[in-house]
Amino acid sequence: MRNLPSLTGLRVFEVAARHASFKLAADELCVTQAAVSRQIRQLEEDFAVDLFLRGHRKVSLTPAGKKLYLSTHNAFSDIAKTSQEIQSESLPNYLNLYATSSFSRFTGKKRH
Amino acid sequence: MRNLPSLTGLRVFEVAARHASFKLAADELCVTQAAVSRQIRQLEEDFAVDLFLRGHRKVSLTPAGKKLYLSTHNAFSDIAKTSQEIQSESLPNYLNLYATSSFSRFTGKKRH
DNA sequence: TAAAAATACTCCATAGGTATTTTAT
DNA sequence: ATAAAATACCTATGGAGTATTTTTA
Repeated sequence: MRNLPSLTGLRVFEVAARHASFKLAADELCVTQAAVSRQIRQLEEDFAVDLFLRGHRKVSLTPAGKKLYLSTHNAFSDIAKTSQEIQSESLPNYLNLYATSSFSRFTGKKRH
Repeated sequence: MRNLPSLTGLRVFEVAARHASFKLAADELCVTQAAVSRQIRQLEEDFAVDLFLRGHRKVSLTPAGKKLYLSTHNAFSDIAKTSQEIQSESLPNYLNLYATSSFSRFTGKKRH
């Protein structure tokens, strides 16, 4: 659990792997292609393992890269989903309280 | 998938939630208690949701916090496991190649 | 030869440290 | 009264931009 690699790097990796392109990943992440290239190279150095095979006009995943992609894709998807839920629950909870309270009708008071 | 919250924050959160203590989390992460406190407050502001209930000498998770803990704990555990595997595979692979290559014995050449 | 990726800088935002105050029992 | 969390202020590291070079089909 400790000694996790750079989470920023993993995030960039996941996007690059999904697009099979550093350029497209850069577009999605709203950063430059250079930033993506550096993040991934750094990751490869930290792991001491190649994650991509560099080809003409596209990159492809090595076996290690494929493995890491499955893992990071699921992990980040799950975190994104949970984050969404947490954020969207906070408003409904408030509205529930408001809707079920007879006090508000009774007094005519409105919250904000 | 986009609009992920701060991954650094989530990492700090997972450790703090596991220990139910910002101080112990700081120790595990080799940072100060102040750093942990700020990361978590930032997350709570980003989500606009409380994640911890602050008590005397310990903190505890809110329902949203519990939900986020399950998600982040699993996500980071999986990433850590996969990272370990990728790294540990690279050495055996290399040694296999080296060991099974008669060429190396033949010529006496050693890779770096 | 043309596109995508790698590299060499420079800069800045954000993560972290120190010192101190606040909180809760 | 005391231990943990919050806050204020400052520093520094690493992530990002621009410009350029290298790679490969």
